[in-house]
Amino acid sequence: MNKDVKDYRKRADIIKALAHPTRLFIVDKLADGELCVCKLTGLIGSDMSTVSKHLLVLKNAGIVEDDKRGLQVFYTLKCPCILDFLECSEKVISSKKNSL
Amino acid sequence: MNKDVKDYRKRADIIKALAHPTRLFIVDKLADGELCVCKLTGLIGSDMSTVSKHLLVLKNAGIVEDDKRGLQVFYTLKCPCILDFLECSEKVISSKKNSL
DNA sequence: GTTGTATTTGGCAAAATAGCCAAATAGTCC
DNA sequence: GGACTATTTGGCTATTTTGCCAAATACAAC
Repeated sequence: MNKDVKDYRKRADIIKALAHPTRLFIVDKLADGELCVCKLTGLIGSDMSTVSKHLLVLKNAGIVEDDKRGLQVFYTLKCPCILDFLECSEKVISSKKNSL
Repeated sequence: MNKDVKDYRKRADIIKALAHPTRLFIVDKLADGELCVCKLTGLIGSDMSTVSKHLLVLKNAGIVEDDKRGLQVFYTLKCPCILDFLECSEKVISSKKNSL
């Protein structure tokens, strides 16, 4: 575990960025195309500052990109392969149900 | 965000279980086949109690299964699709490098 | 039964995360 | 310039997570 601890840490940082219900929701919504912060805030229902911080986490992880146009900031998904994460987590959930 | 908040929470729980360098390392090692706790502890280099707790997190998430044989407990990967997570995170990392 | 090995559990202190509010920033319009 | 809107940042507290140690458990061998 010594040679590439850094690699595991980098990967963990990305996965950590996804490890939150609100951020998964954001990724899900962005799958259909870009959205501005105010639109996402409306969908999520918590404080805009909270949403903005979640978006920053995703941006720092390299998962989303931002594009300021006028007063609004639009966010887009940078790596669509992220969506496979959700697909796999569904499999884990259903295999869990079956083993009960 | 109201109808299926629970779904997002469930998914987040699974992803959260993966969001740690040590646990990613464990998953990576288990990809080649089952391993006992003592073997993993040797590879990781931290306290066995710590490794055991990491394994519990993965088990509760439905990602690994345990099988006690004699004194040892062997852990196996339950959903190999988990490995795609790592592949995708590599893509995010490299796309991040390119955008700097 | 006792001894020894593999693993889990409990407890605790340190560190990281989350979410709210208020204040700051950036851009538009008049 | 001032007023207004969209977003970010700072700060604070509450909650969660981590990792170590010591103690408990489970099983094997004698």
